[in-house]
Amino acid sequence: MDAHQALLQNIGKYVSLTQAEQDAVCQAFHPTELKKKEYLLEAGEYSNHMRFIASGCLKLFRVDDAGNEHILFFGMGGWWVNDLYAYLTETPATYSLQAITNSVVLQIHRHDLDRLFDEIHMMDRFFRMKTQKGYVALQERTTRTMSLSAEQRYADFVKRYRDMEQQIPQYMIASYLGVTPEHLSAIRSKNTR
Amino acid sequence: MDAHQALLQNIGKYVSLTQAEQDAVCQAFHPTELKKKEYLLEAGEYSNHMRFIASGCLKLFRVDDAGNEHILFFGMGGWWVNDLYAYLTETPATYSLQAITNSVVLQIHRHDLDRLFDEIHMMDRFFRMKTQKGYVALQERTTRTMSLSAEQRYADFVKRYRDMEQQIPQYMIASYLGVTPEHLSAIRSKNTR
DNA sequence: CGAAAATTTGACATGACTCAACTGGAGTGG
DNA sequence: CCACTCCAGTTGAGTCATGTCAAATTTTCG
Repeated sequence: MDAHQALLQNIGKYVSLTQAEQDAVCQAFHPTELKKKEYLLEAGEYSNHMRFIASGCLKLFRVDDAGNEHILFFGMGGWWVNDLYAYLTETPATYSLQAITNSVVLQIHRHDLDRLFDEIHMMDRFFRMKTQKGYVALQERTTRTMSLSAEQRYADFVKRYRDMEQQIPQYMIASYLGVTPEHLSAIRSKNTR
Repeated sequence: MDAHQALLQNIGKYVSLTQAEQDAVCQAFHPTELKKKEYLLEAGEYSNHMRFIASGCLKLFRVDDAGNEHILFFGMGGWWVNDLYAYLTETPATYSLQAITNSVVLQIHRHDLDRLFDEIHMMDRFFRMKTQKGYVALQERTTRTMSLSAEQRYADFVKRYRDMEQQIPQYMIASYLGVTPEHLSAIRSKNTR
């Protein structure tokens, strides 16, 4: 499907826009194609765009002081991704955003998005609802991280990301789950046996 | 300070409302006083209100299948708290909300809030921005949980909640940090020595 | 095909948990 | 106002989950 169509459909699930509004939205979002391993945002850069994944798969991650990578989540088609803190505060990003598979992303500059917010009440509402949904998802993830064992978290991950599990290398899943690749390997072999 | 004043001030940090809008907002929010240990919401109930803490301190937590309590965060004056998933989906709450100290909370019913959203564009914007900020805070917490040791997380907690640390019993801090009370006790005694 | 990257395996180390006993302070009722 | 109870916090011994490191194996991809 066309990237802009995917965007309108995503928005349409929450609010209704007039044709003129839809046109204004489409004009403000610009598509970017990413090849596997390409960066959309690197820690240290400024994040001046909101980003909608039309297709493909990206990861949002941070590298800690010890050099370990921690993946916050995998974004798929239909997800919005960003280092939101860096975007909101206009400070250098502390997270990076990188393509895991070839992807198409729609980006809107802060300037254009703020204009849309002023012109279209429903855009404020859409982003409110989207952010609320994202908040809920993150809260669930946090709770699971705190209350489940590594083995349970992996089982849960497989369920949750059933369709993408194949495309994501195992060491990234380990990073997402907060365990070492070795330990995840051990968990898997134990469960297969 | 008056609870409604605290609310208007909180909103005013993000958006401007006319006097009429401010009046409409104040009328829609109803204050509740809570004594220490009183529940504002219990798992299983429906959450039909958005809640603003005017003063005091509450905890948002979930009890897992094994009966262990996991505290997601401590809410203080100026925070908004809820089981957002339960609110948004109108399903029974899986989290509970309980006062740690005597508190005053302003509540608005879903019905009234939705009306405000329709009448006042800036209310959509305010909640968008508030939710974004909450999302960012939660993301930070998640990253810290994944990348820091229990000892580091405790040090970080003390810094972050400096003013409230005294009022929160240690076993709740342990629950927030995701460690057992015994282990937190060991960490503290090690650091004091 | 060959090199680099990802995964597996195993030995060992350690952080955090469990359980049980003990201490000390904050109510509470006689 | 004392004795008692209850709850939070501490301590320590033993255990378990997960991490570290190193090497072997498999897969990917130029």
